[in-house]
Amino acid sequence: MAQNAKPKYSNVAYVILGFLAKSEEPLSGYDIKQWVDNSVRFFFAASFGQIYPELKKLENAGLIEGVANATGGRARTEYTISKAGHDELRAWLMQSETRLEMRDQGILRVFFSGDLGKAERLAKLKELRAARVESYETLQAVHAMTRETISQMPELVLDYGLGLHQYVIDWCDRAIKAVEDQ
Amino acid sequence: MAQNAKPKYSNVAYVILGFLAKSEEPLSGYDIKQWVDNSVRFFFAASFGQIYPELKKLENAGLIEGVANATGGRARTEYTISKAGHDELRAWLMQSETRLEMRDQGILRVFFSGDLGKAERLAKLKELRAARVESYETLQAVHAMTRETISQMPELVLDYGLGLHQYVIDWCDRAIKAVEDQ
DNA sequence: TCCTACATGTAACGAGTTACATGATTTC
DNA sequence: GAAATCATGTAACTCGTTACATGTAGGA
Repeated sequence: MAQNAKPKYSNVAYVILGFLAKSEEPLSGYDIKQWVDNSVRFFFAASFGQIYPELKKLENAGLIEGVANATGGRARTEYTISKAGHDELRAWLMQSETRLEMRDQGILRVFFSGDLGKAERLAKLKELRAARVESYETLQAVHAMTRETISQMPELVLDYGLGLHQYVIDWCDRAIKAVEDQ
Repeated sequence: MAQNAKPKYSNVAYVILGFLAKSEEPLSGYDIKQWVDNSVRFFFAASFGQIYPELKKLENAGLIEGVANATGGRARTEYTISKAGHDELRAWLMQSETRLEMRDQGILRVFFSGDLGKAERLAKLKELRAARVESYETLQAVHAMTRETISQMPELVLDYGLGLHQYVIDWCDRAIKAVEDQ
């Protein structure tokens, strides 16, 4: 369906454009970081070290517009997406790239845990499970908090994250059982 | 349970040590790359550009030992893990770090697809589903191929990958339905 | 003869994290 | 008065991919 000309901007740029397009009010870099942490973080994180330089770049390119809006002595620049920004976002959305990259240290350790004894292997699995339960609960809290403020697609995607974690937790339980019954 | 002194080597180093520990025969860099691509790739990829330099580093540190074993004029260096290597692997295995990083461009596009029309949104979801089905089938083929040669833990972990992809595919189906019924 | 697999490596680049630096405002 | 949160930014560093370079061996 879509073309795949290589994109001119980093993925973080499109995350920024995406949130600015979704938001009714203009957002600061700090706001965008909050949104990232409260929604896409589990499948696409972004740090301040990426966001702030990217905002400058997007502004220079005319895809977003920043307006200084300090509160007293506290600096704040609020950004709005431009027509050109919407076009660029749309072009990116239409691309067919669906690459999924994972770097999962927990499961990697489990994979190589043959070198450990049964007890240690079990402990590893329980550790992994606990970590994923923690993520699950964080996600769930965010989900509950933002349920009313977001529209259908993000809602579906948050469910995706929740379900994914639920699957991992269930797998841990099965693996623990399998090792125990060994 | 475990300590968390920061590890001296990159994750790729431990992947190398892990495969050398698991393997009965010595392995070349090329062999290790094959193993990575056929098992851990979906939750921990590694490229030649990482593997070869890391092999040198591990050899200099005495964690592995390389023996030249050319076939005619074709170069080949085969590596074996040393006692020190086993110890280092074990220390890494005992660490509690379970960090999971994902960068999922497909779901990111779906998340921001509110800017698109219903038809385009549906097409995006179907595209994502197709990509994940492809991964699933690759994994399944590998799984079938290696089922006999690997031991319990890797077997369980391959099931993990398969089930994870199955979950994602099922989610795509539900999301497609939700958008269609809208 | 040509293609695929075997085999090893380096260099350039891009992506991303972390630590650091600085300071204001609000809440307890 | 202290701590948390708001707010912006840079620099150093690590990590990882991709492209390039080079060549052999074996099978169609």
